[in-house]
Amino acid sequence: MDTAPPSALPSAATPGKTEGLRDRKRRETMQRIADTGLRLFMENGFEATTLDAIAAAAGIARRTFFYYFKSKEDVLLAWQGSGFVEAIGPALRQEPTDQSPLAAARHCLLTLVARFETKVAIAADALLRSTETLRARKLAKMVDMERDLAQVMAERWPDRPPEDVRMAAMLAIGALRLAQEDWRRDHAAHPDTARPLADHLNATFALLDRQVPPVQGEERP
Amino acid sequence: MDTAPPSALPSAATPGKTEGLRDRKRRETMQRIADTGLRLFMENGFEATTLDAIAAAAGIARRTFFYYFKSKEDVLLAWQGSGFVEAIGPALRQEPTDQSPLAAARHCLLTLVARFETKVAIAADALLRSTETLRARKLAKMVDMERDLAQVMAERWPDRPPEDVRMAAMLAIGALRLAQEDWRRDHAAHPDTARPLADHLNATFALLDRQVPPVQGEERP
DNA sequence: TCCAATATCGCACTCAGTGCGAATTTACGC
DNA sequence: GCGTAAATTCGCACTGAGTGCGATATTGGA
Repeated sequence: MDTAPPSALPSAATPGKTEGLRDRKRRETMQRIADTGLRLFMENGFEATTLDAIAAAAGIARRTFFYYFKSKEDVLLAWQGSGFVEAIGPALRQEPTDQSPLAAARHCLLTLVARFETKVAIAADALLRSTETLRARKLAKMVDMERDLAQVMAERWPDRPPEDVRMAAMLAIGALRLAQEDWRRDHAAHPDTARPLADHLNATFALLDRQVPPVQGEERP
Repeated sequence: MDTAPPSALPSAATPGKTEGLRDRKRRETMQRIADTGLRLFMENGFEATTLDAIAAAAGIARRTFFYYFKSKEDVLLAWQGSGFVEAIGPALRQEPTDQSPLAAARHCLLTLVARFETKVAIAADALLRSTETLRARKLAKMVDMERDLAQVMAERWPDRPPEDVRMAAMLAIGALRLAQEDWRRDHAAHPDTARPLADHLNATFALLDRQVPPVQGEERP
């Protein structure tokens, strides 16, 4: 039914090897659980959907569910932007280093955001707001993204002091979060004429620039 | 045993009235639960401490616990900086408005941080890092602070565009979060010679200024 | 003093998540 | 092919958090 695949299987990935039957089945099962879970969540809500319902609908035993996911929440979390979290590191590695880390982050976030603004991601995001702990865990994921971002930045801009790149990562993810809030509000107020997330992200970064204009060889894209 | 009181009772506060016996007992009971909970958490860890243990040690029935707290997590969350979250709004209202919102936030955070760097707050904070959901919910609380901050800023600097003050609030709380990370790392590495949180907060704001120098009538304190 | 609101409590229940271990399936070297 | 080790699936029983319901006690105020 759905397109974008969740990630992160229990055991470590085997990079070079060709994927055997075992791995394929595992991936398929995990995907099936994730699909089923999201579908049931959308139909009945997150809390009203029991683990047993997911397991039954996915054709596995209750106990097997926990072999693939640590918790019910993790099923939904796996749809967090449908791979956005995992894509951001690699995306930043593609960026040229003749721009500032913040400008690079801005550019690659704009690209990613456009790629991941799908129906499924939007539905999952709405569900992510239905519970206190889910809202909280989404924030935790953004902090994870911030850490990854800072990590990659530190690798690619080794000349810049680490505190600077960490600050840049914080600014970038903070801007992303504010932009997402605006975007959601926009959609709630004008469901038809709402602008894409990328627009809001641009506006938020522009705001950041204004409040805090670029320095030292930073350019605006 | 402890000093700082958790807050937020079930029913709304009665501002002008003198506090009757009923209210006092309620506050006492809630405080006793919070104290007992924190003590047991510190002794045995968060997950190893059951609700029944807290209820028994606090001298109440298991069912009564849920009359005061929504969940076990909330007992610990109530110690979040021991009132820091609630103090930030009022503190910002005291700040003069001839400085920029960000500068004001910086100043009042510096003050608060010094006031709330207590043994209890530190212990509670360590416990808040022992579980994924607790970590996440702490972040959620910081976002709540960000919202409150933006709210008060909007009231007190009505001339500034709301997006600007929200961005300023994001920057301030983001800086607070990074500073707290540094401070914790500092304590982990040099338990004896570690610098106070206020120092790290100063450093982080300085970094923010550098990455993003102040504009438009902003001054450094 | 009586009434209504608040507070305390017990009971039974649902559901998430875990520990243990058995049964099954797959990968892989021989 | 064959056998072994590892990975996967599953059932069962258990703990513990949180809820719904309703009964009882306590308190504030008319």
